[in-house]
Formats: sequence, C-alpha cells, structure tokens
Amino acid sequence: MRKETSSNALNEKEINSSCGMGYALSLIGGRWKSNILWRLILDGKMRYNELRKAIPGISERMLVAQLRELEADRLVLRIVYPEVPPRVEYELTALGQSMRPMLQSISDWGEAHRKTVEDEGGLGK
Amino acid sequence: MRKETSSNALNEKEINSSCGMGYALSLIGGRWKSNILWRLILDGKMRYNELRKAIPGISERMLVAQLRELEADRLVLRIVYPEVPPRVEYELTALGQSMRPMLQSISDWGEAHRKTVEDEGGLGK
DNA sequence: CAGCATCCAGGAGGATACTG
DNA sequence: CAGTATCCTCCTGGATGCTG
Repeated sequence: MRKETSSNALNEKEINSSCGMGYALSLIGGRWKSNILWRLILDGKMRYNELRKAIPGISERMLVAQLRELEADRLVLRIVYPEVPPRVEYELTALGQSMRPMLQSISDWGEAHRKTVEDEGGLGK
Repeated sequence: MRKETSSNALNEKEINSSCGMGYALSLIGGRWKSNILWRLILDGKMRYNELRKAIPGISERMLVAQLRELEADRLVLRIVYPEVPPRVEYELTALGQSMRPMLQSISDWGEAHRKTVEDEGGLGK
C-alpha cells in the first residue's frame, strides 16, 4: 500500500528527516561516534590505543568500525606511519572540526537538562 | 543507579559519552525522534493522524512507540480529549521547546554539509 | 480515530581469538 | 601496535490485523 520511501531500508545518509538533521544525525548517531569525535576535538590527534583507553567500554572491533565510518564520511583523517611498530593516528578533518559548534550545543543541552531531570527526581521509569 | 558500563547493554540515558552529549543524543536518536520533534516545533500542537501524514513512511507502531518515549522523556505532552471519536493531541513541553536551538544547529550543519558533500561529488563509496 | 498485539528481519554492537 | 575474523545477542524498526 505504501510505497517504499526511497528504496527500501535506508542505510545511512539516506535518512529523510525533515531536513538535513537526519543527515547530521546519521553521521554522529550510534553509541560511539559522538564520543570519538568529542575526544578528537578535545585532544586533537590521537593514536589508536589512546582512543581505546580514552573511551571506556569500546571494543576493538567497534572502535575500528566507527573510525572507518567516520573516515568514509570524511570527518576523520587516518594517518599511517610506515614504521615498526606500526603507528596510526587519527585526526579530525576540516569537516570534522566544523562539527564542533553543533556538538557543543548538543553537549550543552545534555549537560543542562540531564541535571534538570535528575533534580526533579523520579521520572519513574 | 548507574550500571557499570562493562555490565551489558546500556539502554537509554545510561549512555556514557564524554559528556551530556550522549544523553541528548539518546533522546533524539533513532530514526524518527528528530523528525517528530521537528514537526512539533514547526507546526505546534498536532493530532496523531496529522503526525502520521506529516511523517511519510512511519508506521503506526513506530509513531506511537516514539511518541511514548518522547512523552516518558518529558519532551512531548500527550493530551487526550475524552470525546467520541477520540482525539489526542501532541505538543512539545517546555523541555521539548528548549531543544529548538540544538535541533536547529544540527539541522543547519546537515543542510550546509550535505550540499558540500554532494557538491564535491565522488567520494568513491 | 488512535492506538495495541504479534510476528519477523536486519543490523548495531559485544566477546574473544588470531595476525602482519 | 593496530588491527581482522568469527560468532552471537539484542534492539530497532517494518508489516499486518484487531479494538475501544
């Protein structure tokens, strides 16, 4: 009855949303992306293992996967130094840097209202 | 209160993230939340069926589910008129309204850079 | 009209072992 | 050190039918 919105399952940037919001959220969505981006914003260039330690709970598999997606979305640059032992650093691209205000406003809202919620107490979930 | 990250799957607001960002994203994350919120921001109070029509592709099940979550998160107010036939309207709470700047900045970034990406064309993926 | 119930598929994410 | 490769679980979201 209802025609498929685009193709069938929209995978990533295909998200419709009312606006570019869906696109933006598809880039920073998921459990880890925003965390990784934020770390790179705060600390600048970071090595693989530094990121692992900086993001508690993330598995190797997830970290790599998310980094690869961020790279494909050109938010993050992956720099491989042909050395032994191997060294790989990750860094925000200009596009990634441009997310800072947006991420900041998200962070701000979250900080402000997480407190509010906790303050008002029981939301009895 | 807070379960250890290593325990299992953190469900919602339990997301760690580096800051409140995870909290905020847990509220607007998923495929529909931002869309619904945006509609309510633009159009104000809306009935269930109005929302359905305004958001192409969403199923009843999803719309209700997402609305209930938004309600539980106190972003949306559900107003039931005890009439026949039933009438239910959804409206942003003050908390929901407070998301507008944040959503706007997300939307702005998305609009700006979705164009950029398409403009630069081949990203070879 | 505004849902709820049920069933189902797919993908996100997790644990662990292995490798160049 | 910086990943791959497998396997598995659970959540998200889709389709459809029924109800007060």
